[in-house]
Amino acid sequence: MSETNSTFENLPDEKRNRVLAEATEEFAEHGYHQASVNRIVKRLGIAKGSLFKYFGSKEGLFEYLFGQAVAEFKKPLKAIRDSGSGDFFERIEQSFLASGAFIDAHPHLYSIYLKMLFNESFPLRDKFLGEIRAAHAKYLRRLVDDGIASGQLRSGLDRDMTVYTLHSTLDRFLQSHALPSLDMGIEPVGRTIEDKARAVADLLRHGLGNA
Amino acid sequence: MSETNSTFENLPDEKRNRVLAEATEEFAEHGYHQASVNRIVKRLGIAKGSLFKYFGSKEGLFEYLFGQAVAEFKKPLKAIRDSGSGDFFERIEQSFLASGAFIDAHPHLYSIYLKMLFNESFPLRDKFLGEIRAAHAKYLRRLVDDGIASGQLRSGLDRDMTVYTLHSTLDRFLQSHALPSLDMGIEPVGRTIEDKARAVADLLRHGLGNA
Amino acid sequence: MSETNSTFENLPDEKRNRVLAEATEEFAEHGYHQASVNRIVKRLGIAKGSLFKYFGSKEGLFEYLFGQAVAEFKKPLKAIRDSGSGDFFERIEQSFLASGAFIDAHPHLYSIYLKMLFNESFPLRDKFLGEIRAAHAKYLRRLVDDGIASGQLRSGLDRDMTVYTLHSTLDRFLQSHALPSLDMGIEPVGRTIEDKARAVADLLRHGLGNA
Amino acid sequence: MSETNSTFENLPDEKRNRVLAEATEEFAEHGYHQASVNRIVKRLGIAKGSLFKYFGSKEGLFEYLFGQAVAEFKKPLKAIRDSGSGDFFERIEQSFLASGAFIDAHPHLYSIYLKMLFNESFPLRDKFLGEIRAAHAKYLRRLVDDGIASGQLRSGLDRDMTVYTLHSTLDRFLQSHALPSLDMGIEPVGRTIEDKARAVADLLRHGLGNA
DNA sequence: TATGAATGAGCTTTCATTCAT
DNA sequence: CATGAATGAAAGCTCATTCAT
Repeated sequence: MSETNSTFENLPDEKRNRVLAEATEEFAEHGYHQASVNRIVKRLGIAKGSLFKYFGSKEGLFEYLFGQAVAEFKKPLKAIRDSGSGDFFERIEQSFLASGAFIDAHPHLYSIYLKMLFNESFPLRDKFLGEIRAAHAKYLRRLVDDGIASGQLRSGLDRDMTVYTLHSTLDRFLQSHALPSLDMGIEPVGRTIEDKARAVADLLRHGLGNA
Repeated sequence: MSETNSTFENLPDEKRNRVLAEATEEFAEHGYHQASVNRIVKRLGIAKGSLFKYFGSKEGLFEYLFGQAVAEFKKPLKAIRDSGSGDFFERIEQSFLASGAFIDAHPHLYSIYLKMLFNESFPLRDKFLGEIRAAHAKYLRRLVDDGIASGQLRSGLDRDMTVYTLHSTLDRFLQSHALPSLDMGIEPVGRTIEDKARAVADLLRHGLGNA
Repeated sequence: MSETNSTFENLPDEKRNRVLAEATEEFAEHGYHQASVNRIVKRLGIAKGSLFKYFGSKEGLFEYLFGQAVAEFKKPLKAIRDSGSGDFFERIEQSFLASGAFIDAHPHLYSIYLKMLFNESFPLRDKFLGEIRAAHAKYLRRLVDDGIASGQLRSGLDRDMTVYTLHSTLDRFLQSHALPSLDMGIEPVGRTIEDKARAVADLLRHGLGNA
Repeated sequence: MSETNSTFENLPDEKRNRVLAEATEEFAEHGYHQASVNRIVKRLGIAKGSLFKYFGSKEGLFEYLFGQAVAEFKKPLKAIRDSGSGDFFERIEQSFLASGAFIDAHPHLYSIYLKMLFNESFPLRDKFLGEIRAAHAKYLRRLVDDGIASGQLRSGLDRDMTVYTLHSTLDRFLQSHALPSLDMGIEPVGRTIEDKARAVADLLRHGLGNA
């Protein structure tokens, strides 16, 4: 099913990783269209033709690279899903921390993801975003179901709206974790990711209202 | 500070507005780099040289155009700030609805804003986003102060974190309002903006927890 | 109907002609695919972008250029069709001489035509060749009709086969006129085009047989 | 003179033939420059380096391949030359049919020959075409000599011009046999090769004129 | 001997910008 | 002022050829 590119996949691990790393950085810095294959090969010190041998086209390179990334994106979720904690809000907090750790480990991938979110011209955008969203939805839905069943969530909550609310809230907190400079004037200074995770969990648990 | 361009500003209103409107649409559709000056002048039916006379460069055009837009962005906030309602969460809900209405009225501006958020290569990005954030921060800070003073917000809330939480939450709900297709698998179908506004306000008021 | 390229058509005559002449020579020397836009602009001393402004693409340039040429191709035919001579074979001889003169006047165009004949990958090949063939067929058909009506052609001749025979014979003699070096060992040395025209007319009139 | 390549010549017959057959097809489809060594080795399933080991270069491959072909081209002539018929025009008709049969048996070789005729950039074009022409000239010259000696050809015919006429006429009829689609509007539909052979022989015997 | 990864000059095309008219 | 022809660097991509394994 996968049109694996044997030339590239037969490369020594080290080189293969360098190629993907440099290309990922280029896409992260410039987005898809503004990324330059010329710059990538210059960074790598390889011939232009080689990259096209490996991936066929700039688009092929991006698809390969981000396709691998999507699989990575899903991993943090699984880790939490299988964790034992029974408390709904604790699991949310753990999810948030795990995602934050993933972003810190793969900042370029997350940067590409964010550019893709609002830039419609990325190749295979719908497919990739759809996959990621579907994984998140499935994961959160299970959490919500558990939370409702165990009575930890308020009665009367609409299941769909709750999944949506959870996703939106977590997602935006992660955005600001990845690009703190964005929150000029808003991002509270000197807070660790743990502070933020607690704030999110707190908001979701109690809201901001007084009783 | 701004090198006001007398040539452009002396144009008839109608033409001036058409120029800005078409350029805005082009930037909204394609982002900054992928936007094409060629296409803009073709849409407008004017000479390419004219656009460069008016704005000096592509970057100059964007700065002028988005500079105007930033002023627009701030308007919905003011409308609410001066509204009479005394209930904190009601004012939040109103803010959300007002912002939603603004987005519906100026979809191209909001689209540029979203692209700019995660694309570091927009010219004057830091300045523009900073201005917008500062306005939001100032506005939300006053709301929070009022809410704390009137005892409508939980005691013990950290002021900075609360502003941050409010902003993040509202912001992400507005993102999904502007690009609903993004929420594949997550966005609940058939909900109106009013439903979402209520969901946001509700989340912020009570949280999701049971007591 | 014609997508006339105003930029190019507004150029000074001299420049327009030089552009077409150099491009024609390039296509004549190298065929379509092997022709190089780089070489053309270098020969012309103009910027690469200019040629693309004028014609949109390499293919656009070729279509424009050869489209003009096809109109030229048809002219020699008309001159003869309207000539007064009543003798069928004399008119054939005149046709041959007129076509030969055209080839001598536009050797590059004829060279392109010949390359196109046997190289299926020229753009718009079918359209162009179809036009030329149709013009020839119409012209020869009228000659044959006249020749049959006036009794100058053998009775019992099949009209279609006769048109085909005439066309093939004239065509091949013209090929060898354009590329005499091809006829190594066959092309008789020291013969003028008039000699050949007479030979063709003679063959068609009497054949080679003895009574 | 020829740097016979022992590596290739020592290959098993089957493989050698496949290599030549696929390469011939590629050159026939695309001409010399547009033919792709990449495609050839992909079709063959062999390594690219092997082809270069065998033939040194793309040009070397073509020379080897078409050099073999030239020998083939000459065969049909010999078959007729040694045939017994005494009638000149009958022998011409037989020659035409034999050549037609050869073309049908080796369409790719003839296709290369036709592309080469008008495309000056084929390697060794002059040598190859010269050889073929010389063989034809020699063959036709003998036919013409016999025809004159036996009184079957009109007295007063110029020997050189007659050879030239014969060659041109036969050649063009064969061209249209190989690429009938070229004769749009001219090629008579529904005629067999035998019809055409008769038409050629007829033209040459009697001409088209009335007495 | 066979392999196929690596090469890099060359290709067509785009585009913001300039400037003579 | 408005015009739009001219510019040329840079883009994505191809391909015959080489050479270490």
